[in-house]
Amino acid sequence: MGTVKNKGNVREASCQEELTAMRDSIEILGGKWKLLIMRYLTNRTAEHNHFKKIQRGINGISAKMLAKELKDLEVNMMVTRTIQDTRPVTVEYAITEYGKSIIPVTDMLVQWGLNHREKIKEEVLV
Amino acid sequence: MGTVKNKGNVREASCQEELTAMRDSIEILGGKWKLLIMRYLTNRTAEHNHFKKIQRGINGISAKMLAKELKDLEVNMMVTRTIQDTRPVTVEYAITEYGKSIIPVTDMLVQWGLNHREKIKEEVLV
DNA sequence: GCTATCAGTTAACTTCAGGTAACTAGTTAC
DNA sequence: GTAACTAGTTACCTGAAGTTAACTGATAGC
Repeated sequence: MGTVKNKGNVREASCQEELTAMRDSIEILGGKWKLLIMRYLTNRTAEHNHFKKIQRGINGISAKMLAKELKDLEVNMMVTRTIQDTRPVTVEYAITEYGKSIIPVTDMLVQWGLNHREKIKEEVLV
Repeated sequence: MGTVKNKGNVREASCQEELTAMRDSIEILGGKWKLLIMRYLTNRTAEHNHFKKIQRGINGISAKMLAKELKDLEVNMMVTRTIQDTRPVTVEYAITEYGKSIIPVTDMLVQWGLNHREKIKEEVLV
């Protein structure tokens, strides 16, 4: 630092740190389904987060993808998986306390998406 | 509403709307690079947002991908592309006013990513 | 003339995310 | 015995994402 001529603006190092942090987030939450699953789970109480119910609730997701994405989320401590002693066996997925930390993110993405629809409508009219 | 027995919690219809809105957001901002590019652009002043500089600033992105992603972002009104009358020709990319609406999202993803690193460290120690 | 810059494009290729469909296994109801 | 429910798994396949490297065309410096 100090005498280094910074030709950009802002501190170069911290920018790279920011990008690295975002890469981490994208790696864990990226893809077509993970944020949708997280959002779905935040909107339900645990008793309604059975595998089949989630699959029915998220339009278009296959059993294979749902199983895979839930595993990934479990590994990253975002959701818990609990086998219920019912007949037939049901499995309950629940968002963890830590997983709740992405609620603000999904909130914003929902708002942004809604707003974007409006924006597109305006563009068409103008 | 009213007499309809809602076996989940929360209103079913609005949940689907939320997921649809999130699908829109993910479609426009998803993938490995778009949010990184947006973040990079918000951290710079326009004069420093030349193609080569962006490529050097975002570690690992190829010219092909950068060109493609910038085109996508331009189509969605997130960035502008301005050819500068310099020698050799330079092209300036800038985030639009509308594009700035995702800054809160990238802010959160940066914070979440930083926090996640700390969380992982804790988990290793415990 | 040779080399380097910028801003890409193109081709040829590999990798991976995701889709489809059939299948397992345990249990219940008909 | 067969159909249906649960919660997945497995194999196969496709298309998109992404990589590498060579190339264009305009300009400038040596």
